[in-house]
Amino acid sequence: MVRVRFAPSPTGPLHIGGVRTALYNYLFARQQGGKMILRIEDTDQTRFVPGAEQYIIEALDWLGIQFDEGVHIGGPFGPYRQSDRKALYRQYADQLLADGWAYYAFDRPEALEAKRKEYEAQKKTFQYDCNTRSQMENSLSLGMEEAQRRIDAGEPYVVRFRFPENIDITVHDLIRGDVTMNSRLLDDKVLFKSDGMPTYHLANIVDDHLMEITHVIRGEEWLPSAPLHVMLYRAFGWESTMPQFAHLPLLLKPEGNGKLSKRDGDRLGFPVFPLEWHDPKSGEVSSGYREQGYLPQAVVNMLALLGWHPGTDQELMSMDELIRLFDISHISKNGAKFSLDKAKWFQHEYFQQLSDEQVAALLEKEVLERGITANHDYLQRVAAMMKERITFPSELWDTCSYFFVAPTEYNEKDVAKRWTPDMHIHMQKVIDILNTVPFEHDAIHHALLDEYIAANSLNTGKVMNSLRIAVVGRTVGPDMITLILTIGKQETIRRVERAIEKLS
RNA sequence: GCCGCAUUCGUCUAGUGGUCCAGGACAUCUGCCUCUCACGCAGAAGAUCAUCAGUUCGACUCUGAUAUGCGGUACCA
Repeated sequence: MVRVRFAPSPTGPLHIGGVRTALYNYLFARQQGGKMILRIEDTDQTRFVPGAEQYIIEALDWLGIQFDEGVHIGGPFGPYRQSDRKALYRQYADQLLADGWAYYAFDRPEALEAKRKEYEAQKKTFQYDCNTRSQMENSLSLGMEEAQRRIDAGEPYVVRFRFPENIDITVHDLIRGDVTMNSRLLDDKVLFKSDGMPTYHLANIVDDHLMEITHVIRGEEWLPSAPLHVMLYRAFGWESTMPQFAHLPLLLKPEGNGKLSKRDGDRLGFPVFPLEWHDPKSGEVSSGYREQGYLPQAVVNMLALLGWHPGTDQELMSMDELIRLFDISHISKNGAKFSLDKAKWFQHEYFQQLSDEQVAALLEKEVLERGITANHDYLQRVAAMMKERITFPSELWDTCSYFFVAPTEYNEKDVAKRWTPDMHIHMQKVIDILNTVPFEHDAIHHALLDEYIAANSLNTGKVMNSLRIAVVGRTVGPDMITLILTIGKQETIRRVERAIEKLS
């Protein structure tokens, strides 16, 4: 039985790269008929941000990434929040201590900092490892007796992993193959902090084991510490049930190089967070995909394809299709640059899949916000006609406003180009035609285009666009006759009269 | 600095030794449609497969160096 987890730490809003990690875990779990677990890794109380956990849950829910077990829904392997599991980790640290896989260290943070400075001055980097631990204050250099004495005296300490001296550790990665590192170059990571909390490394391995996780799908930033994790499974004697690893490539910023950051989003005009986020400390607001009007299906589809492909030319895929087609071996190895253009294309595609009723409902919201009422049939007619030229709900009012309010001003450039001095004569003729011929497409078209414009050798573009300026305010929009038919005879005449008055 | 990962059109990518003088998508450009703007449709342009060396009858595909980018190097995750 496949069991995967998404294990964010609640230090702020979930980054779009984190969302992709969650998505890949979800797709894999669903496809394999396995379970998807949400575990909150809040072992660092200093970085805890109120509201972040709720944000993560809400964001993934909005995108349709569902969990089978987790901090918000419970499950047989709970609790799912590491701070609620605090009491559990100590015994595992003790086991490692007892088996000689770990040791106590008493070095104060200031002392370590000083040591790092000292090395830095010599252009070297200090590493707490097999070469330096004998010079530090720990139970290996001091002896167990002295260490115990200090502990009994209440001196703060941490527990560090004791890396063996010169062994090659190979991590098998589902995406990259075998990655080998030598233990001599790895440092003795802190497993248990002086505040009584485990670090990520310990808590992660213990929880993944206890929760019977079979596959760890996480960001590439974890690859360097994967050998430590493999060693921990070995030290605990859990190697036979160790999960398989897949380290995902990073999401990069659209221009230049480097990891996608919040700053890039603000600068280039796209969100890096799924939902809008209000920072509780600074009060700063960061935009979200949802608030900008992106459809969750579009975000999911776009994210899925950023670093993965189905092996065919198909690009538009629903969540169900993604689940069916997902394959870890088709995840690419290199980082992917986020593209706003591609995101917009997906959004446009999914917006077109919305029904006329759905678009009408969105349009009604915009209309009501401006204190205008419109009946449902009319809204739906406009929605059906205008949908194809819209990508975001926020464009709705801008592109459809003239269906609800007469233009208050006329685009200067368009007027200069189309509204010739004699135009009031032709516009008056339009009014006459509307007043005399049946109010239907073919009749108006025939009377205006054939019997008047063509018969009098008038410039079709000038007359029709002037009419458009009168009705819309500028030379954009759908078929002119259809537009008149939609807006209505009286309203059209009123607008043309006003334009004659104002422009002639 | 050290360790690790990566490197195919502007971007996302296909490609698992001959079928590739490299395919698709987005973006760009052109044409069609047309009263306009979009949409749509059709087409074009765009990659010495980072560089160098090797293995091989043959390399984008395998190996090694170099370069570049990224990640890690915390009592953060």
